[in-house]
Amino acid sequence: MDTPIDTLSTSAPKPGYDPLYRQVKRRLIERIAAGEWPPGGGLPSETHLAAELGVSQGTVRKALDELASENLVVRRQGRGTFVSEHDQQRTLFQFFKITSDSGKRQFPETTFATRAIRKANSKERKALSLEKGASVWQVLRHRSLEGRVLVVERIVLAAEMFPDFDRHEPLPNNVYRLYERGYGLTVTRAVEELRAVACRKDDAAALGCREGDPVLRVDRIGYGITGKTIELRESICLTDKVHYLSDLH
Amino acid sequence: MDTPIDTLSTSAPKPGYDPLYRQVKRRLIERIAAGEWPPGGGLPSETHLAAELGVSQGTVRKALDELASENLVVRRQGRGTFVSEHDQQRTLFQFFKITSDSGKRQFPETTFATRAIRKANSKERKALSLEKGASVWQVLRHRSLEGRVLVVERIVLAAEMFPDFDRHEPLPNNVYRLYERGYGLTVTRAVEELRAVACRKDDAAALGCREGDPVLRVDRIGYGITGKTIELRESICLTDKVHYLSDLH
DNA sequence: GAGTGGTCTAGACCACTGA
DNA sequence: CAGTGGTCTAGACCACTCA
Repeated sequence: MDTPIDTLSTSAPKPGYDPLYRQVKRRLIERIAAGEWPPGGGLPSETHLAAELGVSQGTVRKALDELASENLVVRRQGRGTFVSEHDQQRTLFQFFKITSDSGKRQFPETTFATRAIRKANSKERKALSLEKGASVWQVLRHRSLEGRVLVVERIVLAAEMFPDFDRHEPLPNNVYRLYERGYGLTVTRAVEELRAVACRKDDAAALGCREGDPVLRVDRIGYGITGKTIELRESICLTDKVHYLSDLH
Repeated sequence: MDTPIDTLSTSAPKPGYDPLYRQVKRRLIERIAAGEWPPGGGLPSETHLAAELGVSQGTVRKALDELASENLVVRRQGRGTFVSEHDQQRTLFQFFKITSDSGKRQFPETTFATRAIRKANSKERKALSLEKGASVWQVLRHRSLEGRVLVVERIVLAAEMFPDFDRHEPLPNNVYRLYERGYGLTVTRAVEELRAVACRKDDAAALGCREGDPVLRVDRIGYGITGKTIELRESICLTDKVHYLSDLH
């Protein structure tokens, strides 16, 4: 024991066969992804879905419970079941891990933003499944709290998925809501890689620190409901007054 | 909309009253915490628990399902329900977020370790709920992969919770299993704060880098099943070949 | 008060494990 | 084969929301 081993990730949905409630769940995901019920919109009640799909209410319930546990829907007693949307709460708690050292959690404001279109490099093409020669939008943002630039953020989006992306002016603070409302694309899951790196000269100017100072670099890949990659994001963050909060449970 | 707001954490177990299955769940947690079923040990079957507690099997099931979703128990079809233990899998995937840039996930080996007892400082006393003058164990470890020191780790434990902690020699690689087997203390949840900082001189020597180089500092607080703080841990990690992986879902 | 999700129950059957 | 958890059903009642 205690000998190092390599192991592969284990988050398998388990069974070798296919229970009814999972089929129901998949069909519901398809219909949500197809836009049958838009973000924030209400699904039919458990009773109605059960009748429509020809299964018992308990089976629909189990499917909906799983969707709720994956944050794809929100259930509200007495009101109904709704497709999750990127409101402030969700964006702040699910997708923004930077926290003030005092423990206060705030949504930063955008104090600078530019957008440009350019050819994707090979790394981006691979991550976004793009053909050679495809274009991407590149967004550069400064996000600030209490008048101080906290994060320099570079976002990369496939141009073909986001036509006329520069039409939206100004860029809203909550871009995930823009993806959702403007393009029907919901980021439901993200994976982040964190590294401590030396600050680059241009970022240092933005952050008000010196070149070479240690900064936290966060590389995020955002995935949609179908598992498709929607967004690449690199955040450079000065962690002298804030930190990245990670809950292991 | 889109105006910054402060908000407090929202992970409340919800209802204003107290459903039966939550009472069952709490009683089961108490019994697990009391050691009635040791880590790795099997709980009675759903049927038996239902009879013993005077509730239906479905209610016991719901309680056990919640415990399983919180990783307090593991359910195995055809075998039974077991109290979670810190086997390699769990320690690696739930509590070790450092990943090789190639994506491979390995358990590092301990290449250096010291233990000492000393007075707790005020910060430690506060975090561990200790009286003035209380003692703590301080563990210093180097953890390596492929012959290279990856992490310098400083662990702080309340001496009163870990009597004769220096008795265990050598210090096992998986210390959470030691807490569990030797002291009946299971770390079930941890919260980590991440910052990019300049490497200190002594850590630089251990990591084979230069003083001032950017390193990732991870401050962890480990909690037991009852919510009590068990461990404080500071990890200093050079992230040129590895990164910290965070899954947002 | 009608409609929603949340709880609790009871029972049947299925899939998996290990002796 | 007996015993375990996993699925599926049906029905009763509770708590909550909103018109």
